[in-house]
Amino acid sequence: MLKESSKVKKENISKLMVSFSDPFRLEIIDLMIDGEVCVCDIMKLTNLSQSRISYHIKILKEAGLISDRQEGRWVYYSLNKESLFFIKEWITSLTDYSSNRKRCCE
Amino acid sequence: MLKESSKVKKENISKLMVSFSDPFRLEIIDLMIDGEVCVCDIMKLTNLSQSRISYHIKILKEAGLISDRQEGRWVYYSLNKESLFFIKEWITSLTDYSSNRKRCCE
DNA sequence: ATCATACATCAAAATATTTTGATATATCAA
DNA sequence: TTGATATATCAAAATATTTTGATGTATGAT
Repeated sequence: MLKESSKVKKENISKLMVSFSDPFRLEIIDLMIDGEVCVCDIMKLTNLSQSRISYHIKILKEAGLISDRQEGRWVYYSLNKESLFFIKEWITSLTDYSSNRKRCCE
Repeated sequence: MLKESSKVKKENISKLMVSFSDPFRLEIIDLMIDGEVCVCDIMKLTNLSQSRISYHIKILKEAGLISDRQEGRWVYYSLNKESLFFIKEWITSLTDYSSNRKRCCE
C-alpha cells in the first residue's frame, strides 16, 4: 500500500520520526492530545522558555506533525491526524513481514 | 489503555522514537521487513562500514526495536513486533483526541 | 501613536549524536 | 594452534541538535 511510493515518502517518515525523537517534543505532543494549545499554554504547563518552545514547534510543524491556526495574537497548534495515520500505516507495513529466515553470508 | 502506566512507558517511547530518527537506521529497519538479516547482509546492501552498522544496531537493540539471535559466527537481527505494536497503540492514542478547541491565555 | 503581548528568528554557546579507524572477542576451519 | 571471519567496542574527531538570550514582527488595546 505504501510500497510503490516509498522512495518519495521515506524523507517524510524520517522527518516525522525525528520530530518524535525529543522528550520535550513528546511532552508538547502530549499536551495536544486534548485539542489545540498555544505557545503560552505550553509555557505554563512545561516551564520551557518561549524561544525553546518555538524551536520545537517549528520542527514539529516542518515535519507536518502539527498544524497551526492564527487567531489575533495567538497561534493555536494541534496534531495533524493525517500524519499520524501515515506513520501508523508505515509501522503496520513493518509488521506485515512474513518472518521466514533468510540464510546469509555463506 | 496506555494511560495509567504512561509515566513508566514514556521513556520507552522516547527511546523507540530516537531509534527511528536516523535515516540509516530506517534503511536498516527496511532491510528487516522480509525477515532476519545479519550485519554482513546490511554491509552488502547499504555500503555502510561495519562499525557504523554495529553502532546503529546497538541503538535499535537498546530501544527494544529489534531482537538478535546468534548462530555460530553470525548474529541475526529482526524486528520486534511487540515494540511495533506498542508504538502503533501509542500513536492511536494520539489520534483519539476529541478536537474540541480550548480557549487559552485570556 | 504608544505600549504590551504572543510568538518567531537569530547567532553563539552548550550539548549530544554519529563517524572513523583501531583494537578486541568469539567462532569456526584447516 | 593458527588463521580467517563476523561482530562488538572504544576513544577521538566530525557533525548535528538544542539551548540561551537578544532582537524582530505583528496584533490589539489605550
